[in-house]
Amino acid sequence: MAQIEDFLESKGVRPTAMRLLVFKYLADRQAAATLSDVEASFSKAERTTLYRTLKTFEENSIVHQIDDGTGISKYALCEEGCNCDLERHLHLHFHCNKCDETVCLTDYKIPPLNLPKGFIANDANMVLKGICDKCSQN
Amino acid sequence: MAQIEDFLESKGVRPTAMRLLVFKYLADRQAAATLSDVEASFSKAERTTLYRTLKTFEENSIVHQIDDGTGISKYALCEEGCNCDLERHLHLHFHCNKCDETVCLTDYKIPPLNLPKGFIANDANMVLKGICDKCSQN
DNA sequence: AGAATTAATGCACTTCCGTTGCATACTTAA
DNA sequence: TTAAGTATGCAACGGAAGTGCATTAATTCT
Ligand SMILES: [Mn+2]
Ligand SMILES: [Mn+2]
Ligand SMILES: [Zn+2]
Ligand SMILES: [Zn+2]
Repeated sequence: MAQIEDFLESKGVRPTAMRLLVFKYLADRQAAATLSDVEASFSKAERTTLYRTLKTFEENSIVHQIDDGTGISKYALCEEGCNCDLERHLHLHFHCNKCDETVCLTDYKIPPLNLPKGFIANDANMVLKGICDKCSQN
Repeated sequence: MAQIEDFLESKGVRPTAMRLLVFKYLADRQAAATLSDVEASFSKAERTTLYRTLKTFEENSIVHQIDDGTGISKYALCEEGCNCDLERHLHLHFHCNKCDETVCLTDYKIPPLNLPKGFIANDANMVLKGICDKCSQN
């Protein structure tokens, strides 16, 4: 927990009790979390506080927001040393239609593409949908 | 207009006046349209009717819904002979951060990818973000 | 044609998620 | 210890998607 504290501080985020808990919660998860997920795990805490915690994390490159096409924002910890702004760090996300979980495939980068003349991309989102590893082995 | 009528019928959709107009509206556009866009163009028509028109079109493979990450669903006509269910028909979408328009890059398909063991994809969404051709030439 | 059936439209209302305003509590720095 | 800055709690708002139901229009059947 002291490590988390140091980590948050290194990112310029004050390590409040709530923030430490939310960070730990995200670290202990394999799948990306929605605000509702977080909310459900901390019934004592306020929605808004958790919302702002996630936003703060996002602004300071502690988590990245994931749009998996469900219409609900999800959040997952960034990779170590990740700068979410740089295209080269962009990885795939996989949304399972069975368990409804979304995971980062951090080792699978979005492939570079040639675009039509005049189109200049500086960001990308790629989500694959289907059956995840957990669900496919049953 | 008679052609549109025949086309809708060939897709199993009854060609009502409203549907003909909405189809024409989409056909005359280059960029994908939100429900609000359609609404704004037909101030006399009801939101719900337009909403259901788009849904009907989508269910009958006349349009496809696009999730470009803005959080607002957009719709564009399907390519001729398109079966939206088949992965091979999936194409890229490009969202311009300047003019805020999203266009189909129908000739640019989502590249096939090797996924980690156990992951089985049957659908995909890929959106590139940046400056579109129109906006980059000014 | 006229009645019965089915489909489309209009209107009101709801739900869900994200977001903001503002008062209070807490923390840090002078 | 006082002042300034930051985080939290509570309430309310907003946009977009979606639903229920009555009304109107189009089809089908007799
Ligand atoms: Mn990720
Ligand atoms: Mn498209
Ligand atoms: Zn799964
Ligand atoms: Zn543009």
